[in-house]
Amino acid sequence: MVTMSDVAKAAGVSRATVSYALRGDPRITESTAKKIREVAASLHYNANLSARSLRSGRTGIIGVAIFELDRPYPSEMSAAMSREIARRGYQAIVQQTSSSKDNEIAILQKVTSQLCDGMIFSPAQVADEELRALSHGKPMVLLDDISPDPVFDSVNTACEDGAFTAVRHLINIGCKHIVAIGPSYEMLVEDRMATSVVGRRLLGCLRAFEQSDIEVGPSNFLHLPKWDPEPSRAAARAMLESARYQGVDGVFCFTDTIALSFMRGLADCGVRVPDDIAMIGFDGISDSEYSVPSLSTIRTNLDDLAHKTVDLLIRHIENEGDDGAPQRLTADYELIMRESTRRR
Amino acid sequence: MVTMSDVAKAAGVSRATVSYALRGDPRITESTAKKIREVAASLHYNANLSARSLRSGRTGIIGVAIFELDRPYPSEMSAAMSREIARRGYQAIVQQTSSSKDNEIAILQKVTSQLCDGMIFSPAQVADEELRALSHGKPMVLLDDISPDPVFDSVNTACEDGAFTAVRHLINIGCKHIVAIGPSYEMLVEDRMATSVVGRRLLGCLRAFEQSDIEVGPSNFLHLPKWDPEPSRAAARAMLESARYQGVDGVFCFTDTIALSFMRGLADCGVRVPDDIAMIGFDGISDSEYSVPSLSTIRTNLDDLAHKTVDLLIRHIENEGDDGAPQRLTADYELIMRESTRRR
DNA sequence: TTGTAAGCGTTATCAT
DNA sequence: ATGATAACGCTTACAA
Repeated sequence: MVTMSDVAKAAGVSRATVSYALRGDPRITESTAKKIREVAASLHYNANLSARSLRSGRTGIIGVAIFELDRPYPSEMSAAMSREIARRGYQAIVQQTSSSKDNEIAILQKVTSQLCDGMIFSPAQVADEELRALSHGKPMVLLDDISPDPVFDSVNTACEDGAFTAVRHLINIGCKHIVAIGPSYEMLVEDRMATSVVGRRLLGCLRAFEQSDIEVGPSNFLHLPKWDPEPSRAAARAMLESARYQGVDGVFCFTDTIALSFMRGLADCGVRVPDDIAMIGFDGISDSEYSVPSLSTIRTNLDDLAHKTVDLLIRHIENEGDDGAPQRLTADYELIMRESTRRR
Repeated sequence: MVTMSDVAKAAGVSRATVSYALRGDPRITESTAKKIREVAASLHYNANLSARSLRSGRTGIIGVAIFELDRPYPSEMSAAMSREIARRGYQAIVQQTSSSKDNEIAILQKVTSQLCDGMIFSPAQVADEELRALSHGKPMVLLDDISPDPVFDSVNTACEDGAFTAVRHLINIGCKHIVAIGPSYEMLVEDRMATSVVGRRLLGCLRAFEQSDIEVGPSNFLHLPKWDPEPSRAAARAMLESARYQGVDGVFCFTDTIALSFMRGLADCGVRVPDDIAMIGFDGISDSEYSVPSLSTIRTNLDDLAHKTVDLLIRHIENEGDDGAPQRLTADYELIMRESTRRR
């Protein structure tokens, strides 16, 4: 391994001078700096990150911790974050939490908070206050954080407005009996709404129903305990066979992944989309464009989400001194109308 | 920040004792060790990774560098790797190279080789010999490495056998005019085959054609310069409109992502799958199960791939002394028959 | 069985 | 404008 001392020796200067020169400190004359850079390059010198981090506390790395890497939405989101982080001159590392609390804690404690100048985190299990302790004082921006009095800045998807737009679109194309797939009716009844992503999407649905004077009941919601493809596919058959949901002609799935597999479930039963039942999803994953029929959806603009998130975080990293109340931003979204809601 | 000294002071021992105790060195009596662990826990002590890494060269982190995080196959693969790495008691970090050479180099130089005990890398642009220099002597296992004389261990997907199986399956169900979507006919003619993943899949196709005495020509291949959804969808229309490909009744796409969007392209033109054209893909991504029609495919067993890769790597990490010629393993695969190749 | 002390390669604070 | 020289927090011979 070639260290800073080697470079210093080869260039005939001290280690300190090398350190300054390589990081562009104006104290060093351009001529010596240039020479040092050349020597460093010719020796293939690379700064040791551990040493730098130990001494300065900075690494130039931003961590992204995400629940699942193998679902389209989180993976497209991580990719967008990685690109934006790289664009801003940092290195991105991505970690999978698997939505397990132990894992979230381990990741934060053992690597993210230690190796990263800041982190982007989508908390599933760990509460805000706990996060503060785990963050080791490092800046953090949360995604879709729902805690009532936030500790960190956060960037959210447009849950309520997006859901409102989705349901209104179904109403606009003439749907009379609309079902939201994902949430539970109990949640609505118990009024635990504002405190979660699901709840906020539910709120949006309600607003759309109300606006059109549609009375709401259990037959407007189908609860999905786990938002995975297989249960979603099964849910389609279950819905068609259940008396409660007879006459459904419009479905709003709380994620595109649910929607695509639900649509597959409808196909299993010979139900045509959109002719028999119109469908719309949420997220705007790439697959939604290529399904047959293609899926209408509320697309979260991931570039905008990444831009806002990374910008907020880097602002914290670079002006350590700021603060004030935690900010809450919302990512842009758009309604994308495709075949699954196309009516003659 | 609470350091080892704080723990030592609180427990009334020296820093060294704390260090030994916390890492389970048998020299320390169980009673003192227990006490130290308790004190450490109560102070929320966490070892500083930079310091540990600087001193010992070990971090307990394994890096996974992958071309694109937002395509189903690589993201499902990274997820499988992450799970397996965690199962083996290491922490996984994932980085996106975006298939750019600069990026691959930056990632290896600036973080992976520095912070990780070892790395799993899927080289797109950087040659094996270059990698050796960038690896800083850290162990590395490559994925689908195709270099003729390998420097590192590698684990490959079953390109040739998988492609052979796919094409044979199409032949078995009665396809007469089969097209492979992805590779170029020129590659075959120029015999640059064994040197790439594409080439090895092509080899498998050829073997299947030969076995059934099918004569092979340009009309059996449709070149796709970029394996992305949009060009694949467009390729379907182009194929149908081209004189060269009249009468095609079976299509083998070199990836599932190509297959799903190609299938969408066929739907755009009113062509039915499998009735008019049968289709099979390669990879076995989750989406392939939920498309309409569901997609037959050669599924790479990602758990097996991850198991073999991580095992090889950890073996290197933990017995620094081994070596011998680089090993080359192949991940298990299976033919999955679904609707897209179902004939009455 | 435990403590002492010398680094690991940087960065930052002084002097010069 | 540059050079000595302490840290940073941990690991690990070696000494006690």
